[in-house]
Amino acid sequence: MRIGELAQRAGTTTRALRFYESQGLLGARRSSNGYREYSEDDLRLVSEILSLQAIGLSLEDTRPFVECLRAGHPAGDSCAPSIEVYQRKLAEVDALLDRLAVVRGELLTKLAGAIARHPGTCGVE
Amino acid sequence: MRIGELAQRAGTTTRALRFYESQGLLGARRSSNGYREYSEDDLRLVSEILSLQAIGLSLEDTRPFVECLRAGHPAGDSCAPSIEVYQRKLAEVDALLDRLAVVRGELLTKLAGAIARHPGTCGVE
DNA sequence: TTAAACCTTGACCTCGACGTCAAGGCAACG
DNA sequence: CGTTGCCTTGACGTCGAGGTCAAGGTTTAA
Repeated sequence: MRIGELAQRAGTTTRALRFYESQGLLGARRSSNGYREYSEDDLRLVSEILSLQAIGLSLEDTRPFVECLRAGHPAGDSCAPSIEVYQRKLAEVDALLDRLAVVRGELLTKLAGAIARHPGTCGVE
Repeated sequence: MRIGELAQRAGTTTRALRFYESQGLLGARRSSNGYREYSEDDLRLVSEILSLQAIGLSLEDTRPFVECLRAGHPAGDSCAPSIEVYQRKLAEVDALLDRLAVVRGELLTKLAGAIARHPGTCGVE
């Protein structure tokens, strides 16, 4: 399939696919007229990238998964480097959750204090 | 005081202070040689900006607080627009917390599955 | 006198993941 | 033959909050 169809089926844009290629994440055969030609495997690879991005991984973080798939493994996370990315990302998410809980508490405190000093602006409205 | 001292006392940089000025958040008298001259009130204002940024508000979100202080109110959050920013930000934090909890769950699931299929990479190491 | 340590404006750089536009080639349909 | 709809590469724009020069003026201490 060509780049437009791959983009549509994967749920992304042609620009993103060309960008992935420029980053070495996606390779493409070229047909005689110079058009990029993709396989079903490429669709799976792009889907993997997108679903990893959806859970907060940066493009760079998806690289181990892509290389794992390219190496012939059945899943992108069948390799140790991918698992390490999971672990690092999980730690990052935990840290962020902690920080956000603190921030939320401070926001609540400030909001309560401000409302107390400025009656008349209550609730959402 | 001049910009260097204000930056040091507030715990930021001169570049940041000039940037705030370019955004209309901070005004400065000029002494005869063209140097910016700041008051203790300015220090309080900058401190307010920094502490609001520390709890996740964008610079633009600090504007109502700055304007509230400039209008002569005792605190930056003594005005309704500031309170609305608190409320909006709180909602954003809540949404993010929810999303992160989901993401965390997906990461855990994927990690567990990957480790099950690829024994030998357990724990942090 | 001259160097150090301030200050000024202006302008380009950073990061991530593309968006958007330009200029042009190729294929198929009417 | 023309137009529509693909495709190509290349290059600049976006966003937030400043960082990092460059080139020069001012003040103070040695």
